[in-house]
Amino acid sequence: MPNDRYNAREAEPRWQRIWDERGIFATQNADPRPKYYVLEMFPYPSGRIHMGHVRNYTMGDVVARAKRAMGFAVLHPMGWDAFGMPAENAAIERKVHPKSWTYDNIAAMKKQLQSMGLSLDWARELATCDPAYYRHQQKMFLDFLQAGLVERKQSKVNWDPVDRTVLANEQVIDGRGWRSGAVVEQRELTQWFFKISDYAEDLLGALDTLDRWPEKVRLMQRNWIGRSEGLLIRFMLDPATTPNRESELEIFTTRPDTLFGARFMAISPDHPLAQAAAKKNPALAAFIAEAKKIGTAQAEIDTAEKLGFDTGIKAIHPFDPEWMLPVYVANFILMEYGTGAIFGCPAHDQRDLDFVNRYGLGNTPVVCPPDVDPKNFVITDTPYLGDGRMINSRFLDGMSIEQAKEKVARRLENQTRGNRPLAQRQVNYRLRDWGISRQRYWGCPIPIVHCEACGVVPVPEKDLPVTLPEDVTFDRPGNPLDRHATWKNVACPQCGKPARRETDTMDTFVDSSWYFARFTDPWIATAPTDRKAADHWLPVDQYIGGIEHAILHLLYSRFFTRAMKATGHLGLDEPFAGLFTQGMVVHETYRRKDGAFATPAEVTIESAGDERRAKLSSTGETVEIGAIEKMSKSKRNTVDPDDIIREYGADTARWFMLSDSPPERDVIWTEEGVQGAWRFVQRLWRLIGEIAQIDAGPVTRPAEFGPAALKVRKAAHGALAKVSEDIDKLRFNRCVAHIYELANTLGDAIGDVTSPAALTADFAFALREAAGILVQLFAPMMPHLAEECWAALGHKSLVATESWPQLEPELLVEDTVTLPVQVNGKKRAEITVPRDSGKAEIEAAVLAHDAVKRALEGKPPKKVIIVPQRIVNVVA
RNA sequence: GCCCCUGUGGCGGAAUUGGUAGACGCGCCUGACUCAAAAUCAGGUGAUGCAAAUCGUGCUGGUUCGAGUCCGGCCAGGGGCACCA
Repeated sequence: MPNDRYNAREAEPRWQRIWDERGIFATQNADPRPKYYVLEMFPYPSGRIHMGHVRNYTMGDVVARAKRAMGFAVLHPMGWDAFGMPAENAAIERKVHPKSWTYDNIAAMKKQLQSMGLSLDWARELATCDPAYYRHQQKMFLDFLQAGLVERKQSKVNWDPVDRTVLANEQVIDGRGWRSGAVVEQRELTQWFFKISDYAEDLLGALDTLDRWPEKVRLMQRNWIGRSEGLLIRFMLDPATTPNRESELEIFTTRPDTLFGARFMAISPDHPLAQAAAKKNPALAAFIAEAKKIGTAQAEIDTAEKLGFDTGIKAIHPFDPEWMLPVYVANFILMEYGTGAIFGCPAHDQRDLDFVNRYGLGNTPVVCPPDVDPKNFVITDTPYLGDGRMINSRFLDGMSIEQAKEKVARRLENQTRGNRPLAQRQVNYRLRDWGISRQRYWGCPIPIVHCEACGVVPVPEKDLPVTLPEDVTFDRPGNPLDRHATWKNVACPQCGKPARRETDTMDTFVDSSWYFARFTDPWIATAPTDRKAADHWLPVDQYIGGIEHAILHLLYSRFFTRAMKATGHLGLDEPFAGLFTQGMVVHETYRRKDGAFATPAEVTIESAGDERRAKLSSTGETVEIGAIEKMSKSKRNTVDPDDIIREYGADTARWFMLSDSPPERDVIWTEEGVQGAWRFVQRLWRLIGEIAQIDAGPVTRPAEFGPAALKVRKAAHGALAKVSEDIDKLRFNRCVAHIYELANTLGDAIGDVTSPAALTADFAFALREAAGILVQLFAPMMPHLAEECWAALGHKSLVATESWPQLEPELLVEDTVTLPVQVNGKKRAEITVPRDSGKAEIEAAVLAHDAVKRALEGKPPKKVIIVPQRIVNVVA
């Protein structure tokens, strides 16, 4: 062999060029084969890819390449989630235009992705900041508006004071903006909302159908939607105590069974009744003002005490006209949930208990735990939340909680006041509508004009897209669109009088809520989707991305797909049939004596025995090996994919990403691991080279295979069966292990060939066949090396376009089986018997075995359990 | 606080889903090749023990002929939600 080292740096670009020239990864919409749509979450063009991208896109590429070989028409596209704040921040800091910054980054990252050898159909590439993309988004906004799925309303919103924009609830994490980290404030603003809550029930229910989603993600969405069943109850008010003769107060409860444990009513500071009462009570007004100050930042909420203010208003218990309950304004009642009012049952709710203990209102337990004497049952600091029997509850006494709930509901439903029942059943959701207005420049303009005379006017379809003006400046804080006179001031599309454009842009999560649909036909200019193409390709068969999108992106996309269906742009509800959430790439951290972090590239690792030590390569200074953490700039524990690809090649990086750790778990990036992967690349190259050199005359399939040949063939087909299954289930770490095993077996087999005489024709055939299978098995993971090996084996075709090897299942069946033999559950021996031996034969063989006899000490066995082809257990 | 997940060698992890615990890789040890190192090749590597053997999947009870796997109770780590009535 001319060169005994595989030169990835030379080979990888060469094969990438060949794939590209032959256009083998371009997908035709008219392809008659069964379709398979594999998609990885598209990246934000930050400028450089990171190891997380490498892992994500490698997994997707393995699936794409394997499915292609298995006979599917595979759609595997890539695009750019290109709107967003970093572009504006760059504009402010570096005086570059967001557009040129974004497109420069796209060019750089595209080059990096291409160096990974991904089998992508680049002809379908799209960027969400392209008017050719977002014009359709504007069209859908107008369609949704018409369909009643968009609403403009004044609302309390999360305001990020650093990014100077509104954030959705989903984007507020621990009271801070998900990007800026700034403590979020509450403001009242008029905003555009997508009515995702209209679909709450459907989004929740359909989770049960997503059987190829991780249970964890489904659970997180379930919790996020937060369904609770309860009762809306109208409490009559004592008119003498109310400010404006209000007659009733409606509350929502999930525990109507505890109605006889009620001690107080509480309403939100924003509740109309509180507002009305405050007008006549300055002390109450002051309390409300104070309460509104708190209750925005999470940290404050956690520490804020449960405060209330007695309004003096009295509510009448629905089952007892003599029973008066004081109505408090309380700082922990949210106007946004339920009716903004509750009744407090302190014995069975922690918050209510804290409240009564503070104000001395006492409590009455109404649910008694089993095995507790109701006479001795008292509540002090801890409420009782468990199951039990009703007590102190008049006609409910003795019932279970469920019976009591039903009884209360029935009774109140059948009582009316003013022609309306006193109660009705209601389901409430935690899920709020999706506020999409952002006071930023670099986003999709909302196609609306505000006119003094006509009000809110949609931009006519013929005037779409509303494009972003490019002549903007970022020298002042705030939204440049807001001060762009020629863009902002337009004639009203309806009356022609001077009007102004909506200057808010859409949340970038809107952009990513339908890109998967656009990929099915990114060329159509007249509509967001070509229904034929979309109906053909969707749903995405396998979607792969990070768990951090478990709620945000995945819930929005599920909503958007339904909204697109309602407006005729799609024909299905669920966009992603299969979802896989991959783990993070993590790395050790290195801390210098002065406390500063050192990067992995600056550090040399030395190991002596079990000890590992790190020092700076430059000065030899010892650095402390710290915790293994997610790769991040602040911890400086990042490894640049470019460096790895330059030094070892893309295949090595890809192989390492798939090895060892299960794909859903975090993978620890180590230098040793990468070198191990690199050594395996070289080993495969040598192994295939050696087999390629074997010259045993014309390669024809022999009629019979000898034992040596059979062993090789069994190993190859065994690996084929296992790898096929594990790719299907995305268990790439197991694929890697099976490929190692096959390579080990082939290496041993070649080692056995000590003389030309040992190289029989059947063995040579088997070796070549196995080598071909081996190459095809690792081709999805290390595609460049595979092409090089495939060519070395004498093939003229590309392995990337080859069909998956045909499995010969009869090779997986062994003639004999080795059964472990246990005596009383402890392994004592092994016996090898013909595969189809009867139980009697096996029992006889087992009892004749010396080790078994010894263990039985001459006594007859009580019982012999034989599990065919598994195990034998002798019970003494 | 509520909900969920995970605990297996020095390390990452396998284990046909109740049937030989530790596949495969990393690391380490021994040897060959080499003046030497790297690479490569051969062998070893859960613990204790010279050995036979015994113990061993966070701890602890249980079910079972048989438990890493199932059930109960603890402990530890991680994640999600969090004034949601």
